[in-house]
Amino acid sequence: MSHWLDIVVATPAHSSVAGPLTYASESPLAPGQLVRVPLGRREVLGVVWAERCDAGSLSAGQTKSVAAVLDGIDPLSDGWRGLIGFAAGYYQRSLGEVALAALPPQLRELGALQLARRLKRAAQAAPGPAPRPALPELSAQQQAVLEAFAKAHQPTLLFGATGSGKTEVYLRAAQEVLEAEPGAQVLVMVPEINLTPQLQSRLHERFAHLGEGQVVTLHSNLTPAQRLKAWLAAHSGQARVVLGTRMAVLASLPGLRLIVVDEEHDPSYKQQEGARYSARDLAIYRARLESQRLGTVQGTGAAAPCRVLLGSATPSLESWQACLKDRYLRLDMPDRIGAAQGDSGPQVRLLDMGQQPRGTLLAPALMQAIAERVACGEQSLIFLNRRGYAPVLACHDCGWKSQCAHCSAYRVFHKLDRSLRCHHCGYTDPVPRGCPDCGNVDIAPVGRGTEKLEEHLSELLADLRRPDGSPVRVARIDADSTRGKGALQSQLAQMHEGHTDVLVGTQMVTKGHDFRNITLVAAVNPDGSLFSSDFRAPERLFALLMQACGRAGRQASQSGRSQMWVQTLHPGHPLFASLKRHDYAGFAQDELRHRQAAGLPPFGHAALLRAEARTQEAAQEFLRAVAEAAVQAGLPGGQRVVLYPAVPMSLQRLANVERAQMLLESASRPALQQFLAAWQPLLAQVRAQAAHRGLIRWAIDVDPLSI
DNA sequence: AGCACGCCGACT
DNA sequence: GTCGGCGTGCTC
Repeated sequence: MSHWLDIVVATPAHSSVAGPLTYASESPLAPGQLVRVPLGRREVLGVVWAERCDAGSLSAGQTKSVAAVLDGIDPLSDGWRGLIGFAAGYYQRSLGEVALAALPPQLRELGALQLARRLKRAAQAAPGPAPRPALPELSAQQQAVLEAFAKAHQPTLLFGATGSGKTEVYLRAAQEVLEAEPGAQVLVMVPEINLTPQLQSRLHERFAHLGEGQVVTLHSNLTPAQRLKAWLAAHSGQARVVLGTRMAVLASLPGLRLIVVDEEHDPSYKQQEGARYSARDLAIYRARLESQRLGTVQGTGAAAPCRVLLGSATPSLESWQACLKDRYLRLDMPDRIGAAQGDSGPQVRLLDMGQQPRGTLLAPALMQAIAERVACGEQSLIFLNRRGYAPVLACHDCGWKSQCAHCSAYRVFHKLDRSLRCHHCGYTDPVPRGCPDCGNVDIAPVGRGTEKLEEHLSELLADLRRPDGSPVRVARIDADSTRGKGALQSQLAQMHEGHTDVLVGTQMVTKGHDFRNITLVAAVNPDGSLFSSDFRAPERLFALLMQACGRAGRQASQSGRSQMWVQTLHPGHPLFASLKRHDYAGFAQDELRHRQAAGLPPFGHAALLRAEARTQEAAQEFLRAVAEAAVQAGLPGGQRVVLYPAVPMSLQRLANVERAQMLLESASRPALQQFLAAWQPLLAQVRAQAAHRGLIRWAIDVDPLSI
């Protein structure tokens, strides 16, 4: 007796086989079972989605048989499949693409035999009973927050200042869940891999008594073998705590009871390629899904068995608005631990660069302040969001600029290796002797980057001495200086041990590193984000500056003396007024008002349709055609969705591909969803027309970060 | 996406 | 004369 099965395999949304494929099997297989199936002339990994009663429209000759069953691995749960199904539908991708992307890549390559061997080895982890570690004492506000969270039935936003002890709250909340139930699991998410080692050691320390291998990390920098091992540990329930980046939200976690999303406002939670999901939003959905499922199984439905805790000092406006509307519960921790009464953090000083000579890199008053810190043995952090020496190289005679041959962007001048590099496509050349157009040897850098800032500071501080009489040390941390393995760690260590006096860096340095001896932080040129066409730029800038602020004076004794300097041409901008008061709530109120007036998120909902082609005309023509097709077809939800004209993307050409996009807006999320789902087949149809041969690919981005 | 088949330029 | 470029088409 043969069984028909719907099986999902890795096929992209725009191919003609976006849905599950039908295979035959001799034995019945449970939904969620991992299998290997023939596809074309290769064999691929698949997930059984459902059993069906017939082969549908397919004749017997068209269906192939399941090649192998990976029965060493338990079937993936209904909850997991529900999550994948939702993510695929919401973000307009195929089931198979999302499902297979959520599985460790090595699972695709390994045969059943190798896998069995791997599983056997994994099973040998011995639980090591250890004494429970002594717990640090909680502050009054930590105590209060934990008590309120214990009773919460909604997603909860922990709004806590830098240094207020959010991490300890996460640890206690996790501990409570883990000790309440032997099979319970906790997922802790962080925005970047860089931040995992610190949190990882704290988690290990705290939960070592649960036994060996119960805390695992899951992120894209693991080797394939490590990733498989961690995934299996999570899936089998052996791992009680999973610490990971956004990909971890799609991991199989059968006992999931708590999801923590640290720095929930961070843009890294939004995947920027393939299935463009927001891990923070999926965390909220997943918790609700798991809760409902448990509610029905246990018949209680009253308690919320899987909880979410979002944490940030500068929440996303989406989460903030959800709190204002009581959809989320907000818990506040405004005070730094150990800070004096009324100490709200570093003093913010705005430097009006309009008062300085044009092209001033660092105002004299700021230089003076940095020099003072060096003289008394304190550290400074100077932040500039642009790596390299200068963003453009130009010829003043003929007007030549270091344009990238493949992108609509300038190549950045890197002085250290005398190269011109495109930061978008990677195209790199040695710096030419003279101007490639007119031969003029006097080609000069325009603008400034971290390399130049480092050089400039080293020169200006060269004569200065530290308290012990040794010369000043200026260091730089950015994507270039940390290329080698472990380079970031060793550079951070230099800073921690006090070998570095002045640290220059990109936003890399503003994230999470707990430097103890910094009393001055400066933002050199943050103005670009004030009047950006990207509606989220002010929100990002405010978060960045607040975060940078949090790097100064973490040691309570210095907190009162620490300063944050901001060089700007717009000292009167309301964003800076809020920053001076350390007033996120005030900033959010201003910004939400703007968003509401403009119908932008979180008040309106947006999606982008992007098209890539050899020529800009072809890309835009496709967008125009599909918009017209949508109007002609009268798609559901269409009346409530506004389609804007196709425009070139802000980076119009990338690696010789022309890009265009079209914005879709709606006040109603369901209407937008309905519209997109119905649009999908039309897109494929239009794509197939001969007139659109020049199109390379298209993709939908739901809830895009920037438009 | 892979991985075929298929039709035109520079190499043994 | 073949090796190989990537354009078009299919995968239960």
